[in-house]
Amino acid sequence: MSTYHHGNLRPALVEEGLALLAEKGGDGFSLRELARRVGVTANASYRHFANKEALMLALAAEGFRRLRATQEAAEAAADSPGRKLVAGGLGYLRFAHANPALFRLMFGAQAAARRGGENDDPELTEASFAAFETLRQAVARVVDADEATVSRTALRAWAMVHGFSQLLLDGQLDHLGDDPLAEAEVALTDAIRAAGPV
Amino acid sequence: MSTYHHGNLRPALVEEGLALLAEKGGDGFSLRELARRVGVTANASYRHFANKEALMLALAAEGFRRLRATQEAAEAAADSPGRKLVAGGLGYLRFAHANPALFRLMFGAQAAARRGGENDDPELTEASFAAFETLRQAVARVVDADEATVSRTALRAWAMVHGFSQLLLDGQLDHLGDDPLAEAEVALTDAIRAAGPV
DNA sequence: GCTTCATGTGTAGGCTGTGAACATTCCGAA
DNA sequence: TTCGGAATGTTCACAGCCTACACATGAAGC
Repeated sequence: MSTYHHGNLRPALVEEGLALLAEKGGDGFSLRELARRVGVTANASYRHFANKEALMLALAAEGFRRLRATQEAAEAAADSPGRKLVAGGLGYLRFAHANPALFRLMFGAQAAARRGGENDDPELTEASFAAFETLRQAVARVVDADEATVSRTALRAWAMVHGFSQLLLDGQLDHLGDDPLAEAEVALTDAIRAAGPV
Repeated sequence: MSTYHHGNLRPALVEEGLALLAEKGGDGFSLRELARRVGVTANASYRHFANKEALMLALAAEGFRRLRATQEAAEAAADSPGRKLVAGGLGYLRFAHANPALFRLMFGAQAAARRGGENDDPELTEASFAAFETLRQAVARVVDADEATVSRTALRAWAMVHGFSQLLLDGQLDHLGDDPLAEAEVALTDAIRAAGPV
């Protein structure tokens, strides 16, 4: 066989892993099925990840990187600090809506890792921190106050955005109409506008 | 054997299931281990629940009932509408903090059930609706406006409370100090006071 | 007292994650 | 060019999981 070595297995596992996660959800995600799809033996992944959880952590970290990219792209498309803040929040919301299983994994995995003794996957921690920092800076450009106040405001905004995202993808907003995402978008926009001195 | 029939298996499974969930988390929850603890064969639970997911749904529903009870108890202990609202929110937050795995299950399970074709476990839907209704009424006692405004405000408050709860139990607030729950409590209290015309 | 039905048991199958030994390929040094 | 490790995949093995099916047991009503 010319392709005894896959040659690119680790990134391939991550990429296809994200797809499999989107299809099957967090439960129902199987290492063996992932290996099957990538065209490799089940145990091959153990050369690149210590175990299933380590692979999931890598998926979560990649998720945080993409979330940050989404936020930044959304902000870049807006033309005033106030609008950038709103755009970033909406980007966050839409990312959650478009990647429910990944979003849940991202925020669940970190907690699980922490509880699991190893209190920090550095890659994951850094990626998630960067995502929050993006939001914090967007707030800083709007509120113009001492750093403590900015941080408090950013935290509040984050909780709001995160809360709407979570409720949306948990189906908790379905009763609002037949386009829950749209409903969440206007509710979130109003909330940010009302809260921040925009 | 005098006790071939357990006699009280279903409630026993739910009760011990909540304990097992708290110990092992959502992953790591095993039907077999639960049965072992209750002192019964693994398959006995299939007389009371169609499958593992149905049992988890029952746990989630019970979780919503207890969440609501917690909220109401907290509100009852406060003495003004404004304080009741804050107290209810803090009750929600503390419930999440005290029951992380259950809380995650509650909000994740409903989404999963919906996606899984059966678009509604009525018991679960009703229990979760009741929990929100408690919050909505607390808001109504404070804002004094038309119903649409009340609902919008309640939704916003819910997102805020839920967001802080989720961030807290995902360990995302750990960097704020060595008592994240306390930090979350003051942040949430401030946020509610600042938002609502209390 | 016998029947009937709810409830719990026994057995079995196919899936999962993962450890250990083995095979294959690649890459750098002699 | 050849050779010897180091990476990387494979094979075999095992325990635990969910669950389907047939069976055993006990309680409740005729």
